[in-house]
Amino acid sequence: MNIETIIQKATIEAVKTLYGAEVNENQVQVQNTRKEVSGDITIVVFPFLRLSRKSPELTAEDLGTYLADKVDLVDSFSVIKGFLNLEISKDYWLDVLTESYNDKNFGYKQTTDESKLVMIEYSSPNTNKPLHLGHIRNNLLGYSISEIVKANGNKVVKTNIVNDRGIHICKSMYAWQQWGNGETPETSGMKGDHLVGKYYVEFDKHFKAEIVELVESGLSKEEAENQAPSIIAARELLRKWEAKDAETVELWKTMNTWVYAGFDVTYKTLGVDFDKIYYESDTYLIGKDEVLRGLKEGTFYQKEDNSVWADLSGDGLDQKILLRSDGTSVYMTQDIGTAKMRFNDYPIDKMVYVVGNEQNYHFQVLANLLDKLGYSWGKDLFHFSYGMVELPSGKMKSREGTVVDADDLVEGMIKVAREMSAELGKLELQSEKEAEETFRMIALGALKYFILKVDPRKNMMFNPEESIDFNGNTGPFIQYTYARIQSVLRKATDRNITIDASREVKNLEVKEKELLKRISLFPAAIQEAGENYSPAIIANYCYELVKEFNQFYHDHHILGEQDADKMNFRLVLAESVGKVIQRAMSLLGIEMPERM
RNA sequence: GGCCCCAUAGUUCAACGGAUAGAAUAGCAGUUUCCUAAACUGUAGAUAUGGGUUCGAUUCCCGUUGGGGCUACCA
Repeated sequence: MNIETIIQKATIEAVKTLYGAEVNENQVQVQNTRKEVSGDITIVVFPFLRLSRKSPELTAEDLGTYLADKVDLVDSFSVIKGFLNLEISKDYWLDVLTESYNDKNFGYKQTTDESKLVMIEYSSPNTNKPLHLGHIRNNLLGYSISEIVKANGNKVVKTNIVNDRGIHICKSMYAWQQWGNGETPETSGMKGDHLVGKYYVEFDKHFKAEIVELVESGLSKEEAENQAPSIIAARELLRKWEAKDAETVELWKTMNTWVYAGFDVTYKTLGVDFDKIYYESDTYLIGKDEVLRGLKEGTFYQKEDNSVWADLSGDGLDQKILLRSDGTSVYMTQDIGTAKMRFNDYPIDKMVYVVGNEQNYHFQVLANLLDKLGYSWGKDLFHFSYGMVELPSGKMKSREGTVVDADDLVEGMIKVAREMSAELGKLELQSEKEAEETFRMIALGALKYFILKVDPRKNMMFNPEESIDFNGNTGPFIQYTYARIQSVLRKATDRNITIDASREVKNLEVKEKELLKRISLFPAAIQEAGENYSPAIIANYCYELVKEFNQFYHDHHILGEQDADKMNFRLVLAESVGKVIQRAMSLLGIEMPERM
């Protein structure tokens, strides 16, 4: 049991004994004592004034006396206004050190037979264009959340629903047919997803030109958008695809294969993976069946043009189309089918969708529709809604080419890492091959940390011009600290110093205790991150620990220490910090270089 | 028009309703005989606006202003 919980329970007891009143856990605010103030754990006593009918100071005095007396771990206390600051005994902090040093799973909860099965959907790309910065945030969040949910003792199935069919693919297909001259990834030397994306842009170019022409000839913009020859051709391809026209399906397969090969490279670079991949081409028919069932049962209704709709106005939502007038299915139809298929495949306790907040409405509607179709789990779907990545120039639009390409971005950052290392004269530390691997780790560490350290729910600003910092509150800063710890440990080994974690410790210095306090918070950070679905909490935790360590490291020359016991203790401490950093960062999918 | 989200130093981000609103960057001023200076230390700088709720509000509620999203027979 961690110290906060112990203090909280003891305080509830204290209030009961002293004032004869019951208080619940929410009323007992236990927090870490501010650094400027002496003490380790602070209790806010304002909520108890009503019960004690005394001043804040006297109330705190009462509680402090009681706790110091009854709780072994509380050595002493001090009172500042309505804040009761408790001094926790040395033994507690040393126990934390022993645990973090010896327990490989320090901070993680193990899965058991009772563990919940959480399915987490993320990435979910369209197969008509390469991944961009927005997808990067999605992928990094999805992967990290999966790791965090796992660390909280759940079973996790990472899943990806590939939007491999639909009008968008048909646009690329049509453009390739028209203007591609048989170009392939092999003949062009382009990565498959980039090649297909090129034709998506090509389509839009022609489409826009046609609209301009039609509008000039007197049509309204809306009419023009519906009558442009290229969109009619794309729709025809979609219809043929759904009718299983051999030639169309063949082209579709070919182009998707190119795209998958490209995606695989990008996923590998980003270090994300999946346990189960679904394809909409497999699930949309199930969704269609479900919609038709709903129509038959009177849940949905059909318009004169044969399109099928749901009327959700009774639930504060709108009319929603589920099947087009030509009978083809839309995004929502597919999501219904995918959900059904998943719940058939797995005993899912909780379904999490990692999808941008622009789709908040979509998921409200989806949950509502599944509920109407009679699925009890419909209401329990959790949309992990993250904010958009904004550029200084505004929103990214792939059709207009104003996107930051994922592959280009990573490549550019590796280049920056390489140049920066050369500039700092770090290249001699390792062989060329190892160095290249380190640059990769640093570049990805910078990118991942930059994106994951911000509250996922909020929109964030990303300026590719300024690239990403390698100094300050960044991934490389944390990696660098880790590398220095490893360096100290290597040097200790070189000098034949053995590290003994069981040796007795006489006294704790302030900075040492500060570090132990930080380490002790790791399990709580993981839990909080899990409850809030927020990698940012882990990033923040890790940064505080690292900063604390850097100050310590600067002030205390571990290997220059004369007292052998003290040196040993500090080595144990350093190694422990390194382990915690490594575990924390692995929850963000960030690798730690041994040297940099 | 309707619905939803956001607003904190020059900039990018923090702050379960709790102590003097924290960091990082950019600026200025310093620290390398010493385990990696991608480090450390000092300095200056912010809650858009008007009300309300209470012991206490950046946080909760209402209004105003400014920004973003959704409101597709796109996905």
